[in-house]
Amino acid sequence: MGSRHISLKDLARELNISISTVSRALKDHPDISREMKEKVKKLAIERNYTPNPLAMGLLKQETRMIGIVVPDLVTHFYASIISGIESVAKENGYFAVIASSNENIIKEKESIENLLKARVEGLIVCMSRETNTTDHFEKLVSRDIPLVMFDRVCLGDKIPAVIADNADASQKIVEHFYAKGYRRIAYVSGPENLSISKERMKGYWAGIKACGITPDENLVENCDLTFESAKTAMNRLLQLPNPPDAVYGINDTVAFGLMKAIKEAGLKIPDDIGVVGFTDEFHSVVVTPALTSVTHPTFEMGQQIAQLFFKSLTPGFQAETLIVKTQLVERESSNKSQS
Amino acid sequence: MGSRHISLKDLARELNISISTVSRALKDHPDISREMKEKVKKLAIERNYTPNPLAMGLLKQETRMIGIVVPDLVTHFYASIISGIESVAKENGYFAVIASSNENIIKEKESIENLLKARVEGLIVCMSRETNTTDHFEKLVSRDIPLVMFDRVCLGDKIPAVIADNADASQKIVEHFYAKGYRRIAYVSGPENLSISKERMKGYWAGIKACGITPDENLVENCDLTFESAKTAMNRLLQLPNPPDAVYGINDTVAFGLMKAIKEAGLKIPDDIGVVGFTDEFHSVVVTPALTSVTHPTFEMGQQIAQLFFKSLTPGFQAETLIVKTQLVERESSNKSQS
DNA sequence: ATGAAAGCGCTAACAT
DNA sequence: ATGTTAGCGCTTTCAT
Repeated sequence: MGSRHISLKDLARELNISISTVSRALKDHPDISREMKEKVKKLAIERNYTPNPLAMGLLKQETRMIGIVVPDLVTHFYASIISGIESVAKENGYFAVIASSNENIIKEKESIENLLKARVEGLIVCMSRETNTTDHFEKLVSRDIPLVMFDRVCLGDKIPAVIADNADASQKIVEHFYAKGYRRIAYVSGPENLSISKERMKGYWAGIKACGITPDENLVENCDLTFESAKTAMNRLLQLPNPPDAVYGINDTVAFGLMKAIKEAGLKIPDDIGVVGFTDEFHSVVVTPALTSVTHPTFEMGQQIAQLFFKSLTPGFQAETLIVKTQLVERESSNKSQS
Repeated sequence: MGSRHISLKDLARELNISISTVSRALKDHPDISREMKEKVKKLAIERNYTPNPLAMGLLKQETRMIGIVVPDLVTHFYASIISGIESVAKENGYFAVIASSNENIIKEKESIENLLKARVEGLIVCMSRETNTTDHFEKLVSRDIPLVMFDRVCLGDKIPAVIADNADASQKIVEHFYAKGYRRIAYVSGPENLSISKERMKGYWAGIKACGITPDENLVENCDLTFESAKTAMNRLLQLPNPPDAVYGINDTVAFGLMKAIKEAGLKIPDDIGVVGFTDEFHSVVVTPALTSVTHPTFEMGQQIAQLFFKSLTPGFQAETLIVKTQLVERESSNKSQS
């Protein structure tokens, strides 16, 4: 099977010199003569020598691997953030090892354990939607394992994090609806244990207040972030004696579910009901009508996450939470014909 | 930084026994007494001992890592296949290390080199759209490095592969269009170096022939698989003196580009022009009209890819190409009102 | 300027 | 039934 890799020993034997000389020559140690260095380097290239990271890792007690745990791999949001993390990791000579929790708390814990067993040097995690306890994160902190969280976060005073300006963005959505002439603005939120749910909810109410709208608890619904549960939530809203004329979904998948339910009820978007999402998945432009949504700069967010991770490795680092600016991209789904 | 991991040495010292006794006790070696085993195991659990994979890897010359190189991470197709690969890899005690080529041949080669440097035990690769040479794959074969390719493949006689029934599916699309009453059926293909382009093209012509349609070279266009280039290709088709009344895009991203161009030209889907895609991305259902497309069982495909990989590790294995059955999912975009 | 030896954590052949 | 030793590939201290 796998071709034998060339080792320092192989090179040393071939040149009839000691292993340490080869090692030093390859890293330009001042003690080694110019000719010797050239001879060794030439052969190393010829034989396609690459240092064995396992040996180095064992010796230096480092693996140069970062473990990433995300709720899923197939959502553009996570995939793009991972790309960003990876790009910075690579620059720093690190590998990203990725595991998916499949939105499941058990698998989240397992993934973390497995990555630790594999000796990653630290973790970057976005909580699953089921995660309603934080002891497994506390344990990481107390074991001094480098950890950065993003998007769905917890324990902000102890764990460095990168999140969106959720409350702000949320408030702006309500204000956008209001400016477009919508008045009964509903919100379909996610599981209450998630920080994004709490923060976006806060922003929603702030927006309602800022617009001088009479708050109506009935206009707030919950779902478990799936397409189907969003449809169900929307159907409940449509049953209301006084149904909404606008609805904001906590993310795009949810917004698509809302749209589906609205269309199935025979209502028109944006004239009967306006819709806005959050995250700006690729399909936002492809759906009809095109979905107004909040854009995360996902790739850059990934880069910031990785940078924060490396920063957290430096001695004396204090946990901090980075807030990333988002932008509301107005499209057709919230563009009511003014009457 | 990273908390010190517990080693066999630590356990041995604490119990005042030798390292080998600890090692043997932990793996239920028959020579070790029952009491000793229990004592050791108890402490191991207490101290949260996990074997150091670097030490094992160094010793056994294995890393239990598989390197995966895909054109991108953000397309659902790849993300889902990766999930499938990962699930089987995990069952076999392997980790998947993922790298993206970003559809770039240079990065593809770099990624392969980096993964090899990291001592992955083998590779699973889907070529970038730019990849028009195969020497870097030949080199892997000649170096005896386990390699499985999928979707966009090459050197089928030497490299095991998993692909869709591209030609068949393609022919069925044409026949589906024909059955629906479309007669001038166009095809927007991808880069000619890709196996999927060649195979789907073959199926297209077979379908044209099977339907008894007079072949028209003008109805075949090329693009580089991006949304934008697909739009451009569609616009060229629309300029034709005798434009198509149906168009099949080599994948869904392309199909979305086609749809965009058609809409911008003020034409109606499916009545003026029918559209069919390939791959069945999530957004197919969310776009309007819903896109008829060919479904790959992506997760299962990933599982098969991983299984083939492990099979390829067994001595005497001969390269084989697995062909995965796909299914045409009929939606609105190709459902012409019969007149 | 170069070599020898120890040690990172582990297993297995070889003692006892 | 348990201990000792060598070695996987590498760096580094200590010789020479």
